[in-house]
Amino acid sequence: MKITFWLLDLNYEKKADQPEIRLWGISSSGERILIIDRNLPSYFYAVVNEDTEPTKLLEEIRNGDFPSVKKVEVVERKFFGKPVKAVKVYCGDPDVIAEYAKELRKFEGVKDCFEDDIRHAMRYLIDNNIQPCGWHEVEATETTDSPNIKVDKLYLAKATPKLVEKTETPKLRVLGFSTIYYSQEGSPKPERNPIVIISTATNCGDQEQFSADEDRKDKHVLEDFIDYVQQFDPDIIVGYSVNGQHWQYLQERCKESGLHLFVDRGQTEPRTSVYSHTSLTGRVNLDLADYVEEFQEIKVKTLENFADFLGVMKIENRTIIEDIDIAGYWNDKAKRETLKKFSLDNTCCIMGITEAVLGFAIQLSNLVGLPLDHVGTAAAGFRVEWFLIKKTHRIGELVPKRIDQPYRPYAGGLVLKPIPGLHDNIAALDFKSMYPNLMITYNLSPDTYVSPTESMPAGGVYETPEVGHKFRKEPPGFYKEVLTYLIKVRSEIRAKMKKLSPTSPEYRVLDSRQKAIKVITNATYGYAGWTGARWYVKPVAEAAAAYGRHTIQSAVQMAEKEELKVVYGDTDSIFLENDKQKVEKLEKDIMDKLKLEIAPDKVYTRIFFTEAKKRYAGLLQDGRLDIVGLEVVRGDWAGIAKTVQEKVLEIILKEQSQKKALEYVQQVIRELRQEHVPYSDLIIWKTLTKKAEEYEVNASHVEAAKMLKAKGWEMSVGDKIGYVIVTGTGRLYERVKPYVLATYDNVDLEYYVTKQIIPAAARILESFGITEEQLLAAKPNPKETKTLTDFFGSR
DNA sequence: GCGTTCAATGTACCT
DNA sequence: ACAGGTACATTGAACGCG
Repeated sequence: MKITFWLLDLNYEKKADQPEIRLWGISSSGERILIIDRNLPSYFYAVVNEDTEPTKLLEEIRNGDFPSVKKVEVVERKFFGKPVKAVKVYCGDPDVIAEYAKELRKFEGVKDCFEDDIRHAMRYLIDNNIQPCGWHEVEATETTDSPNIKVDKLYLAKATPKLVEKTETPKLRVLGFSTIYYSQEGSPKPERNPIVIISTATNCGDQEQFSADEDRKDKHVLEDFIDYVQQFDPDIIVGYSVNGQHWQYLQERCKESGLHLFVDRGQTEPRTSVYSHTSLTGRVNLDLADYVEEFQEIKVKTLENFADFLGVMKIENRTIIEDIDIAGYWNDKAKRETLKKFSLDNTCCIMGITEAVLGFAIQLSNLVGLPLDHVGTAAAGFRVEWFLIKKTHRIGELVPKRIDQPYRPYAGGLVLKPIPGLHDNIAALDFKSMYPNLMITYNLSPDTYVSPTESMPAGGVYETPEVGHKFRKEPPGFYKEVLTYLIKVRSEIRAKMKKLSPTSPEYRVLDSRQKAIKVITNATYGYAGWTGARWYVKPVAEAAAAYGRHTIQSAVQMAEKEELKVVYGDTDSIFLENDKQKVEKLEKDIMDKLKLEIAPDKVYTRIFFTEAKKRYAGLLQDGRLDIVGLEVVRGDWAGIAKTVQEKVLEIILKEQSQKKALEYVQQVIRELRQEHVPYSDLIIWKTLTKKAEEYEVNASHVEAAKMLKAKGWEMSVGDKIGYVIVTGTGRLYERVKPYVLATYDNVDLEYYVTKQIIPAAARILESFGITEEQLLAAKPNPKETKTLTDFFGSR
């Protein structure tokens, strides 16, 4: 019979020496199904030396000690665009591929072996053009032989599934969960600390909480949770930091209690798989922590901040319980309910965020070709790479091995010096997807690069300015094809967005989706220059950057010829006088001459630059401030300094009153000294980028991390450390305390005056002749001065 | 011995 | 574990100075 299904997950398995691919899906009638396909591609390539007769090699392989080889054939392939002859070696058993390839590399006449490093499930997807999160049709027979398989129907494929055009997503069952562990002091450790609460919620509206009330052991909590998961039978299980953290914790606790953490559809426990994600057979394990990275605006990437940013659950409307306080809340019967509420709220955050990002994750998975549970954990470079592998397979380009390449830097984008001070009516023009379009226009690609030792191709070459790299004009490289496709998809999404209100949730999702596509599109340039890339070709990236510099320089010259004053520019943008007619003419001229689209990205009623590049603030036409690079948008400045700088910018840009700005700063300083500034506005956050012992110089956040560690809190690379500066003597790093261990009385308020508020304010006001001394000096009688409320009104 | 200078270190940002 | 370009704070050794 013919089955139409949407591919949720897949895995490779070998049952009784029979290798098979298991396709977990949802049928068009809504059944959860498993399709077993025993017909899977299984081969690798041995590329033959130029002076070797490939047929000779065929014989040697046939006569060699390779019992699993089913077939060998000579094929024509390409490697970095150059034709090569290879022997394609088919193996009955996929698991021998790596070993056989290793053997064959030692054979005389074999230059190298390829594609022995492609995982079997990915091989299956690529060769059969099967897409995760996509619909397919398959001829299959139903079987009943399903030990331990939890599906509505089980099928054996009679043929290879075929992709069908159908864009909608089936109704998926989603279960979110979050946990609370009990630890008297320090980070909870599974070998000693129990789980006290597991909160779940589903997209069918059910909420459940399993807790260790009345001295119930966490064994029962886990049992109830496992039963509940199996009963609800979700397609997707979602959590926050579940990969490498919570799943492992639950699993350890299960082991401790003699339980099996069977929450999948195949009676197996969670396993750690590629890109260190946790895999659940037949279900998608989704970790929202992988998606928070897409949101640059979120500085401290907690679940609470993620939900707050998306508007799922505002922080001001809830009680946040810090890790350090959890045990206290649990111990106190009166506060325990608050802890439970906190836990349930976290799960609600998870469900809300899922609603906002799942559609995006599904699209990304489908676009890149990585299964939904891998695509989030895969770094940008790997997402690009899988997308490329799908495309190159179709054009006979062999997938290069990943090899260690020496790092050699090259020149990047050009940044213009800003004209400091205030400017009125400035347009910021952007080249649209500049690097990708340059790569398309000049056919920059790993398979079109012509090295200096090579002869001139028949169709001629593009020669790069400054660096002089050469690229064949014909035929088109695979970057050109890939980038053209990505740009097309993005423009379709943007067209859809135009029909929506910018405040609608759908708009926000589409916006982050198109941003992500943009990131991936732009990442193709970065990918080309990444030493870890399979198709690492430095000249491709270097050429794109050189064309980019050439482009922006030309644009500036053309603008100046139009007598448009350019006040700033960075890589692919120029900021200039917004003379409508002249700007429109310039856009057209640039299009004609440079063959690249440039368009106004933003128009500033007024914009402010310091002497520094990459830092400015502008007043947009709708009255909003657009602040770039300055302390306001940095995560490593105290909230109070950021607030002050933002208000100063607002006063300067909107009212142009230096006096009012000065008075405002002085007023905040007074309020701070009277301890009227909330403690949370004094916390400074910095990332621990390596292990504490590995730092060469003493640093504040490292000291804070060490103090937490001494109290039993595990500190790992990538953690954001929140600290305050406390009173005392000596170096700054000697006056640091983690914010959870300090109190307001310890805080050195003068540090916040002289090293936070004043520098942040002076950054702006020094342009107007106001010095740090002036900001600090002048202590008028409080009775004569305005209060903060006078400046901005009361809420 | 103590303040000043300056390269190095470290982090976060921009496109 | 996508690139290079940039700003800025702090550290700590070198330097200057009786």
